[in-house]
Amino acid sequence: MAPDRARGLPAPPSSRDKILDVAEARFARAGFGGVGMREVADEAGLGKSSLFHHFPSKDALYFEAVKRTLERIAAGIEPALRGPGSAIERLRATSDAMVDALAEHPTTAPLLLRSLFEMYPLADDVPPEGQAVDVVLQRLIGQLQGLVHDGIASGEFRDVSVPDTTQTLIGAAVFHFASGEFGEDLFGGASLFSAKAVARRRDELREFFLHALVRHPI
Amino acid sequence: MAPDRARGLPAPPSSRDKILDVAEARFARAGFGGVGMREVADEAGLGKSSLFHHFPSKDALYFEAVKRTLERIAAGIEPALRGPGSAIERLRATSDAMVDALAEHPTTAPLLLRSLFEMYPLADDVPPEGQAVDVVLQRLIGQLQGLVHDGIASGEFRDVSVPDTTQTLIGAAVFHFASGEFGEDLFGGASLFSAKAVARRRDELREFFLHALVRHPI
DNA sequence: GTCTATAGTGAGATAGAC
DNA sequence: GTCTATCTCACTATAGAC
Repeated sequence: MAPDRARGLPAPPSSRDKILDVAEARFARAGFGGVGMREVADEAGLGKSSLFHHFPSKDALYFEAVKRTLERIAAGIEPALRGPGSAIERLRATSDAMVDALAEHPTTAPLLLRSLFEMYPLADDVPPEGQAVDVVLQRLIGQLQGLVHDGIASGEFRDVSVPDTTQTLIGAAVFHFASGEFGEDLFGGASLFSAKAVARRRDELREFFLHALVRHPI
Repeated sequence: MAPDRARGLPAPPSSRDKILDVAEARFARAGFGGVGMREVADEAGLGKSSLFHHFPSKDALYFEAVKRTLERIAAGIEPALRGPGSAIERLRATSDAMVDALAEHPTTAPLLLRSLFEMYPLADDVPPEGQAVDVVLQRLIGQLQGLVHDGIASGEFRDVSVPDTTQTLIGAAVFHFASGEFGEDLFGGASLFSAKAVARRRDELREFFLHALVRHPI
């Protein structure tokens, strides 16, 4: 579309992208009900009405932000999930990819966690944008379950419950990077997103999962 | 106070307790911003103004509900955390106690998860009720870190990062019971809180943790 | 595509009778 | 301790000029 993109020039951020950036950060921190359209507009440097020009409703904005985050995560970890190699090798790569995807932006994990455990900003009807979120989520979870299943079938993993183990892997991976101030306190106030902290988390989580699942750990 | 309590008669639930029950359920599902004082009052069978007679503000109600939940959890798992025996035995007991405490009410885990990762319903000032929540939380987390530390010091556990492992244990334990519809979908629509599902979760999580941490798994 | 102005609704919170 | 009535304010969303 924009010819400048092909020449490697820095793409000027559209208002739409700016709005989504702000919305992603605010919704991640305060949840759907805790964010007003006015504050999003202010931080994006627009009038409140301009916001409704780009997104027809607050619901649409929320789900669009969640969808963008989920697709970034999926792009990061699906290659590892579907990769070649044994289940052990795929588990290794997937754990590392999960950590890297969740550590990319501080807003990613909180927003993912919210989309996993509150799925209903409005109690009644789910708009079409919400269904698109579900599609990406179901695909990811299915592949994660498949990995656990394959490891059991090949005898590489212990004979665990596939859905229980899936829940455990998700909770262990996502919570850490969603834990905000609480997590930082645990690490003496240090950021969870520094290169050093991320590298340590990557190693710790991978070894934790491997020891927990692999039948004959070395 | 009430002399009837000493005779074992069923204690009539006070309006205050009724309000807290309703608030706990609603805040767990929808978060601070997603709940209105009117709906709480309606479901508790009171007028909105009566609610403000019992709790001076929405913030106070929220933190009081969170505090009550946290204290119930602490009462359930602190005996296991502080119990006698080796680190392995304490980890076993603690994992089981965590599952039982989180499975007691469907609202417990979501509300705990929220208190862990959003700690700030209002961005600016933290009311005194919020600090009481922090005290309980810090005590619990400290004991959990202590357990991991003891296991490493005694050589029972691998040489893991204590804060990272603490985060992993919390995430793995709490997320499952907070995952609501998402989790039920994973288990083919079955409730996460049936006796059978809880028993399986207890076994799976305990074995997962033991294999992940114990130096020479059997 | 952005703005000003405003409609219309519901929120949290208070006053004061009973 | 509960109620009715009300205040004030912020919210989502829309209309229409530029």
